[in-house]
Amino acid sequence: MYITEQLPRESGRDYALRMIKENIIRLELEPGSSISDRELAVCLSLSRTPVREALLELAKYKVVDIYPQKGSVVSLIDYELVEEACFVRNVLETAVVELACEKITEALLEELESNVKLQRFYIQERVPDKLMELDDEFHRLLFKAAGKLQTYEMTKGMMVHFDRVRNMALGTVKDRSLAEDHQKIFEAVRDRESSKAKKLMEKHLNRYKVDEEEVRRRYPGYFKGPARE
Amino acid sequence: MYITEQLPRESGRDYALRMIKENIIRLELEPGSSISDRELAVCLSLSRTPVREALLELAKYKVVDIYPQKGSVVSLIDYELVEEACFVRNVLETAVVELACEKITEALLEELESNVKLQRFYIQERVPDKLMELDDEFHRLLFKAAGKLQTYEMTKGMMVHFDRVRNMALGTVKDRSLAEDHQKIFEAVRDRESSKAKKLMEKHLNRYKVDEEEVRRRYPGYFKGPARE
DNA sequence: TGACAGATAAGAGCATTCATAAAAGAAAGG
DNA sequence: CCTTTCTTTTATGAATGCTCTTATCTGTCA
Repeated sequence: MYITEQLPRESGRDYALRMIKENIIRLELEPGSSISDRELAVCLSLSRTPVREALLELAKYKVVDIYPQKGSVVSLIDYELVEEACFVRNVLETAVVELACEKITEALLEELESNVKLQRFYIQERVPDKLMELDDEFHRLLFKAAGKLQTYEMTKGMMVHFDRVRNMALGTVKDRSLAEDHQKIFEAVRDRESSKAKKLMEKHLNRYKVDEEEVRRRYPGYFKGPARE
Repeated sequence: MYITEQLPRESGRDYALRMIKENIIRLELEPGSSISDRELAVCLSLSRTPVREALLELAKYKVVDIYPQKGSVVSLIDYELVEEACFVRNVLETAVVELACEKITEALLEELESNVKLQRFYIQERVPDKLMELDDEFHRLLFKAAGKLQTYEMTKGMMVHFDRVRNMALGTVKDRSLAEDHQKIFEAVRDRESSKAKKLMEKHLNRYKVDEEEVRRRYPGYFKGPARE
């Protein structure tokens, strides 16, 4: 299990949540594998309480399944939930990018621009981890610009399903195209062209779609239920 | 504080969450008033642990503010968050009702219809509590029909902000118009007329809007920050 | 040999205790 | 009399221990 140290002002609960989530997304904790609060508490040098609270949180989003008196498992990938996360993201982000065109401030425009620049840098340097982080941050900045940060926070739980599959498809997603999209979206927002920004965002989000069949082939046993007809 | 008894198979945590949420929406726990897990634990005949977990959940949605080692308060009404809840609801529900037109099953159509009929009944009998419940259920059924139940669950936390203000404006909201909207939306979904359903939903959701200024006048001191210019 | 009942084990949920930090109040000094 | 500092109180957060539920295993009886 991949573990980094607890941040200075981070509570045990947040630390546990961050670690468990990250390991699930990175597939260090495999879909279908069982996890217990006791084990995790030892790994993270915490007591069961904060770990349990983190697991409960993840269970709310069906990222882990808790079977009372039997045990808990990292949920198998439910493609219905992956698509639901995708749906929420599409619907909300296209609305948000339009709003951002109206409401964004100069300060946030600058933050967006430097984010896009950094993405170009890390593409040259080939640091995919850093790129993913910047990608998330780009989208978060748009929510912030639209005055909808709470909405962004709310969706994060569901996005685990999406991020996990995205991680499984690494290599098929083209970082360069994503970054170019970001550049164009930034320009549209800067120029306050809301309908253009919306169209660009729709196109952009479609790029994240991964080929379900291919991922299923590569990771058999990680999926819940059969492929649909 | 308004307290009902713990349901048969309900965990202490869920019970605490349900009670605290209900009391916040009903304004039994006033915006700005301080609450401690200890007091609530006594009121609900529970220990601090499940109560604390419920408060943590509410804090995630900024419904309560926890100041470590200082105390917790029921959050003042932040109209930014009320409008954000409204925004999320509008954006998601219009998308969902369109999807529901494509995907709804016969069984769910029947559930929707009997829900609408019950609404008519309770309007005649004048039972506003029951009506609010049926209203929520109507919208939940649409999410279910669209295969987006997880999305509905996700938004519930944010909707507390919205429900609380809606409760403050009781009397200004016209139950009869809402129920008539539901009837029309049901018919559009049944007839698979997605664009009509979407328009009806937009109109319908606008009815929930309450006059901020009026509520501010009626409940001064419950609000965070000044009215915007 | 199969089925049912009782024992045993394991885990979730809750209660209680302990640690820590911040604020309020009391006491002392200027 | 006001200000500053130290103590006490009270809050959240974490840790540990206990209980109750449920699943599984084993033994006995038909």
